[in-house]
Parts: sequence; structure tokens; C-alpha cells
Amino acid sequence: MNQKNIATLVDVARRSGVSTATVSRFINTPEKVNKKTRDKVERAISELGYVPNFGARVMAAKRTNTIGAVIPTMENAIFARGLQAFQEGLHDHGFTLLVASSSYNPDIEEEQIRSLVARGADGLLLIGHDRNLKIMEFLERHQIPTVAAWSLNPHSRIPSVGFDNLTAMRQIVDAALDYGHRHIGVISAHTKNNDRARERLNAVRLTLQERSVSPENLSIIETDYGVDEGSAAFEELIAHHPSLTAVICGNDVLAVGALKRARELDIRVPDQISITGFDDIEIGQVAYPSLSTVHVPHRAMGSAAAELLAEMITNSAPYRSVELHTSLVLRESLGPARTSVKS
Amino acid sequence: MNQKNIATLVDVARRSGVSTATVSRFINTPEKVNKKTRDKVERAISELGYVPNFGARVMAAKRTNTIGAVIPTMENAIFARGLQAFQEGLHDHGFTLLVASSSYNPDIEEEQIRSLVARGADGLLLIGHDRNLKIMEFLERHQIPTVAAWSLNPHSRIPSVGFDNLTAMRQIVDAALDYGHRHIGVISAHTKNNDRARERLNAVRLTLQERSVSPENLSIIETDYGVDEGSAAFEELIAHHPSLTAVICGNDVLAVGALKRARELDIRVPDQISITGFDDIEIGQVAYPSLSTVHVPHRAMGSAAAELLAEMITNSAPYRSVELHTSLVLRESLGPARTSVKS
DNA sequence: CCGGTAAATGTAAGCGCTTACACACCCACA
DNA sequence: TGTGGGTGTGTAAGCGCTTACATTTACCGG
Repeated sequence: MNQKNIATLVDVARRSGVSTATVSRFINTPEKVNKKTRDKVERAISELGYVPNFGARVMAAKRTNTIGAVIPTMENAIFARGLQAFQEGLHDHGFTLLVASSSYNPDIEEEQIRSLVARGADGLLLIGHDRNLKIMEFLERHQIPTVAAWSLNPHSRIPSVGFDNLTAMRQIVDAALDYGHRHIGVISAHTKNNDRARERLNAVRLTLQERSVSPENLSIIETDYGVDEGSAAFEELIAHHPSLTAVICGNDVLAVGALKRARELDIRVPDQISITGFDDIEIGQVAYPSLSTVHVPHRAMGSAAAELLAEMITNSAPYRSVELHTSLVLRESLGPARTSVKS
Repeated sequence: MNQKNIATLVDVARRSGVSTATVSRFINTPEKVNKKTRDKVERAISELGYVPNFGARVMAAKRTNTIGAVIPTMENAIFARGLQAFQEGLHDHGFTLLVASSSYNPDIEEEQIRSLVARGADGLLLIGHDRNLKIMEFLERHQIPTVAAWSLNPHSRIPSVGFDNLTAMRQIVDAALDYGHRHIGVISAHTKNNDRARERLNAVRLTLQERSVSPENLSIIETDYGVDEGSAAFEELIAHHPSLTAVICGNDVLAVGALKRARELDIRVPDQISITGFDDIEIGQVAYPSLSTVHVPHRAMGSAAAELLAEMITNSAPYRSVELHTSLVLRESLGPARTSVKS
């Protein structure tokens, strides 16, 4: 025991009268040690309250059974459900999940990735594909199996587990156009360093173009993530563009913020204006009116990511991506465009 | 370099023509290294893309600048905001946060605590005070500074950063009674292994008793955490107890579920029945009708916990708890009891 | 009773880092 | 010119574990 009074492997070995190797075997491959020895060691361990030192273990064995995930934020619900499923999936494969958040800041993301790798993460889950070359090379050099989720990019050096944000967003834009909306506002998350937001925004542009709606009828505002931010953006949008009949939001949280402000301003949704979201998280179904949105299979995505990563780590399986599909959820907040253009 | 092609301290030392000690100093205490040497080492490090091995570092230095947090769930929003503030506070003190979740299962919580400690966490944030003696002793033996949040317990061996759940819940029960409610339902989270839920439930019992409302007028249902669980509990409650005029929920998520089901059943809130929450998370203000609830200063709690923990680690400061205060948030979902007892 | 094989255990060499201690300078001062 | 005291560096001993390899033990058939 050292001054901190913490038992080490050596203490256990001494106490149970065997060698350190045997104790180590007891911990890692108990079937290779004799039943009687096993009992002795077990007793010593519990008497001493011994816990293997993780750092030492990693150093000697070079694997940690730990997977790291770096997500943009813990504060909001988007990633929570998928992450929970991811964690459950990993658990089934004997891995532990460590989560860190980047606040949507690429420098912090890089720092967190390095920190997780230094901590011996056997694999990594990242969100999206937007990150600089340096960090990608770092990951390659360290040969850390990595997958990117919530996004799909066949050109990336790392496999994706996710859905095509462009196609997904198109579904709901098409729906809005089908309802007759021709003057459309968009509340988007910041598109810088965020491929998901960028693709969703792009989807709006492309769909309008395809269906011959003039770009002049499109008003876009980018904002931070958050309910209040969504509210503020909504108010600004309709103040400057009173002719809008639909506001497409980049995610449910922004949409719910817009919904809330609409109610506060006595603007009836969807009678006077339609509002749509993206993600299909709980907040959208309890909102009033309930939110029309794009359903993302968060849990399936988390599980698939866990599966893929486990595969990559244990069999060093080849590059493989998993594509998931989204679906339209039509609830109350999207309705026909009002006939009179003036409110 | 080893077979994995990862640079080590030795490689850096060789490349920059100095000793390993100097490289180590460069990393930990650069001011003790001569400017010229510093430049050489710096160049070598960046050329090699060197990252210190965390395990080795921990083993040799015995501190990690890492704080662990074990929360019951990531899937829902309750802990998210406080945790984000906690993380920000830690960051200011140079600590990194690692989060693990226990799914409200004490065995998993214990496993996660051990895992975090084995990983060299310098300190720990836990939720509430309900845990067995064994794990408390483990923490003491390893001398891991630990604080418990979201709860307050002067008798615990570890300091609290939180609020008195009993007092807090009383505020809203009193408000309901003031509105004339005398037949009250409660949708509580499971109280086993959850001191917060237990105290909140207790608050309802005590308050009714003090104000001479018969326990027979109180109907309690315990359920898992979740919107759908709240909905189901609400439906069951009113099916069995049609005379209820108010339903007090243990948290906002359950309350929002109740609200949602009420709307689906065409029960007008608060005209026919009042519903209250606890926590004051976003989902409550976007719900319809908006939720009357108890505001918990999540961010302040997270910051205070970070402060306290940093203090405990760096100065090994003495035991000190921080009490925060909650406040009533009256929105739409709580109103006067309907005069006719029958709906 | 012996050689041979398999099972169980021990020995000891690292893993990549930090840090106590030793050593080499260089400068100021007497 | 010799001495005291910085300042910068180097040397090398661990930190607590895993694991290749060596050794011992147990048991088999002949």
C-alpha cells in the first residue's frame, strides 16, 4: 500500500500468496486460473477493496474498452436519445462511453478529440463530417476507429452512420410547397462548421429552384441553437417579410421557439403561418400546435453506430457506412397557405 | 516510434536533441525551460504530432485534471443545463469533464463511479445522496473529493450543492391548496434510490397534513421518467379518481406528458383540472397550456458545484455545502379548483 | 516408474511518463 | 581569481499493470 492507502496489484498478490501475474490473470482471464487460487485472490481483493489502476492498465495493455463521443452540446435534446442508444449498444459489447461536448466550437472539438484519444479511447463517435484535415490525419495516425453520425458523406475518410440531410429536408419542403406555400422563411442553425445545417438549408434552396419558386421569395436567417433564439429569429423574419406564409426551421428546438413567439404575437398557426421543424424530438409533440417535422431515427442511429464501431474495433472491419431513413411527420403546425397574401 | 507509429516522449526528446526530462518540463512547466530549447522541442512536437499518453501521465503524476460526473440519464433534459454550466465552470479551472450515466440504476452508478475513479478522476459530481455505504467508503478510501447536487442533505458525508426538495415542492403544493384544490393526484418518479423524488412526494403529504386535508384525498402514482409515462399515469389517475382537481407532478417531463394526454382526452387545463410540474425546463414553457412549475436554478447549481469541487481539489478545502433557492413559476396550467366536484 | 504433455504459476521486461537528485554552466561579488 | 547561487539539463528510478517466456506441477499411457 502506498501513502494514499490504496491497494495495488502487488498488495493483492502478497496477501493472497501468489504472483502478480496470477492476480492479473484472475482479473483478465479468470478461466486460466485454478479454482482454489481464484478463491484466495478473490478474497484478498475484496478484503483490500482493490480496484485496478486504469492508467497502468491502459499503459500495459494498450486497450481501454472505452469509446469517446464528442457532441456539439449536451444542453439540448437532439443528441441525447441517440447517445443513450449508442451507450446501450456499446454496453452490450463491453465498452464504456465517455462523452464530451464542444459547444459547436471546432477548436474545442479538436481539444476534446485529442483528450479522448490521449485517454486511450479505442474508438470515437463524432457528429457530422465538418472538421479540418489536421485532426483527421491525427485520427488516422493513431489508427482510431471513428464514425460520424447524424450525417452522410460518401466522400469522407471516415464512415457515416446517418441519413441524408438534404433528402430529409426536401421531404418537408416539398410538403410545404404542396400546401401552396410560395413565400418561405427559413430559420437555420449556423451553417459554418455544421454540414447538417448546411445541407438542410441547401435542400430548401434546391427544392424551390426545382419547383420554380423565385429565390426572392426565400428569406433566410441563421441563429444559435435554442428556443429563445428561435423565437427571436421568427419575430425578425416576419417583421421584415410580412408576406411569408411558411417558416421552415432547421430543427425542432428553433421551430418550437418560433411557435411560441407566434402564439405570443397572436399569430395563428397554421392558419396565418405554417411552421415546421426537423428531428422529431419530444418537445415538438407537446408543443401547441403540435409540430410538423421530419422524423429522425435517433435510437436506431445510436445503435447502428455502436454496432459499427464495435465491429471496426474488434475485427478491424473495413470501411462501411450505414444509411438510415427519415420520414415526414405531419401534425398541426403545417397547413395550407392562406389565400390572401396580406395577413 | 513503435509499431503503431505514434510518437512518444522519447521520440520527441531524440528529435529535438534534449532529454526526456526537458520535454516533460516543456509540457508541464514550460517557464522552467530555456526559450531556445523550448522552440526546438516545440518544433519536434508539432512535426511528430506528438500527444502525451494520458495513462502514462496519470500513472507517473497521479493527477488528471479530470472530473467525473455520474447522472441518472442523459436522455432527458433535467440535468443537461446544470451539467453544461458545470462543465463551463470546470473548464475555467482547467479541468475536463467526463460524463457517465447510470439509468437510475444504483449498481450501474456504482460501476460508473469505480470506472471514473480508476480512470483517475480528481473529483466527482453525483446526483442526490441515495447510495450505499460501500461506495461512500470507497470514495473516502481513495480520497476523492465528491459533491452531490440537486439535493441537500446536511447529514451526508459528502457536501451538497442544491436546494431543499421538500421546501421547494411545498411552494407549489401550497399554491394549489390556495387555489382551493382538495382532491389531489400526484405523479411521482420512482422514489426508490431517489431522494429527490422521495422528498418531493413527502412534501405533498406533509403539506396536506398541515393544512388538514385528509390523506384519502391524495392519490399517488409512481412511474418511470418520460413524457409518455406521464401521459399514461395521468390517464390512470383520473380514471380511478374522477374527483381530482389537481395533479402535482414530480417533474416537468411527467407534467408535460399529463398535459398532453389531457388535451387528447379533451380535458381542459386548468378549467377542469390543474397540472403542475417541477424543474422549469424549456419544455414547460412551450407546452400548451404553459406549465406552472417550480424553478430550479440549474445553471447556478452547476457553476456552484464546479466552484466547490475545484476548491476541494486544489486547497483540499473543508466540507462546505451550498444551498440554492427555488421559486414558484405560475403560468397557465394551475388555476382555481372547479366548483362542481363532478366534471 | 518414466518420459511427455498440458495446465498452472512465476519471473521479469517493459509500457510512456514525471520528478528527485545530480551536474554543468554562467554571472556577480569579494 | 575563487566562491556562492541561480538557471537549465540530464540521469535514472519508479508509477501499477500485462504478458512472453520460463518453470513447476499434475496426470497420462506404456
